[in-house]
Amino acid sequence: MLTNQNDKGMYSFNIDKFYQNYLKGPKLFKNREALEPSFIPNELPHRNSEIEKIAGITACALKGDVPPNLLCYGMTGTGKTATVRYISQKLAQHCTNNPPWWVYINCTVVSTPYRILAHIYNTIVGKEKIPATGLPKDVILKKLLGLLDQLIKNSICFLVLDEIDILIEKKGGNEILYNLTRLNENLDLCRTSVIGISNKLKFMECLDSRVTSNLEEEEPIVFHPYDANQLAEILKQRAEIAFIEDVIDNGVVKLCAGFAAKEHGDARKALQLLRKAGEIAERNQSKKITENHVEKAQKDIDKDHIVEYIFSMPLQTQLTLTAIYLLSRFTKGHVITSGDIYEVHSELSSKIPGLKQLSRRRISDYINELTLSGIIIANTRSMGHYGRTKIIKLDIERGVVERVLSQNKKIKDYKLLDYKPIILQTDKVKIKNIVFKKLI
DNA sequence: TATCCACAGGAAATCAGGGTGT
DNA sequence: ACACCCTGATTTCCTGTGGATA
Repeated sequence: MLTNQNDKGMYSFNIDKFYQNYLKGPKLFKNREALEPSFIPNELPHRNSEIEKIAGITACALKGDVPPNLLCYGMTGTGKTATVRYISQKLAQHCTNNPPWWVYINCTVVSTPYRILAHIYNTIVGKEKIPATGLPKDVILKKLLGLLDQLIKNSICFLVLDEIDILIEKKGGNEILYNLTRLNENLDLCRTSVIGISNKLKFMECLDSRVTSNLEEEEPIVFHPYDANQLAEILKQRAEIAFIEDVIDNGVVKLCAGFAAKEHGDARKALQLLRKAGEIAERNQSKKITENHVEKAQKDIDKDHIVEYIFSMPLQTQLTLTAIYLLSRFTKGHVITSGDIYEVHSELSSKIPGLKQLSRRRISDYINELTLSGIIIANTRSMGHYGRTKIIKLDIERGVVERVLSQNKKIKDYKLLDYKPIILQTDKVKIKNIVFKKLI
């Protein structure tokens, strides 16, 4: 065992022994990176028709002509980004002089018009030349145009906008897409081409018509989800690179593929599952990866996601969740409304010195965020004369919430998880709940 | 059937914190 | 020092709403 009993009769983890055993244990991985989403293999199975289409559209870059702007659609893990990166590698191999430039922009990370322009500029010069804020947008655009003409003379610059759908939800999204798709009109020596990658099929509907026509110069390329057999083949190919020979039990790959196929054929998920299973096996000193490890990995991944997500939430969001936690803990069997959450949140934030009390409107946004991330369930319900509100429930184990929240220093220091809100000590919530019980 | 509650959630405004060039 | 820029978080203001109740 890796635990020692100390004088208080409690078990403590022996880290030295753990590391020693770990080092002595069997080695399973040969090249862990092969299971990372960023890894581009030499062959991309089951994406032939997509590769063919994109290769056809971008081929003119080899002769110095400008490829039309292009859109790729498909659910997460259908190989959109991998295919585009694959094409970029191949294109570079076949380009003898003036190979094209590629600038990748992940719109979830770089999500404002200013930052996109700055990111493109900084990527091309290879330095942080443009600060994160400060300059007017049109100045950056002019600088960028100058740079492109100066540095990428007589060549093509591909601008790959990954998760492009994020942009249109933000203000200025249409404007920046319009600018990017029409850069060529203001360039003399360099030519640019935009490749948009989107998870949402419907995102074009929300775009300005001027942008739509610029982006749909070519028929969009749709990436269909992989089926279980295709996923299994992909996994097999990667497993050969990633693991030492014969460490995977029969059935492991199939099981991973099966799990991922249920989730709209997400290859990223399948790879993540296989990697996690390998890690679990290695940690358990197992010589082989078994189906049991995959089952365990599947459970772990779901939990990890949530735990990590809650852990990384800003304090105010965590406080909103704390309010929901306290309400569900102290009002067993009763309904929780957004009004209750607001009140408890206000009480909690007054406990932490220097923290501002937020408005109802803001709490309403936080509740929506928590709902979207699957931590809580919220149902809008009309109570007639008792108004209309959202009825909220935790959608994950209360114990998990408690464990993660207790890791926050402020929540821990001010003992918020054990705090019984004043509103619960009055009859306010109780009375409301009696009324609600009648109605539901 | 009109009323009215307790919100939902959109749009615009504001603020603080990062920066710029002159 | 000053006017100005960009961003992200939040507030303010506002209109809309389902359905039990008077």
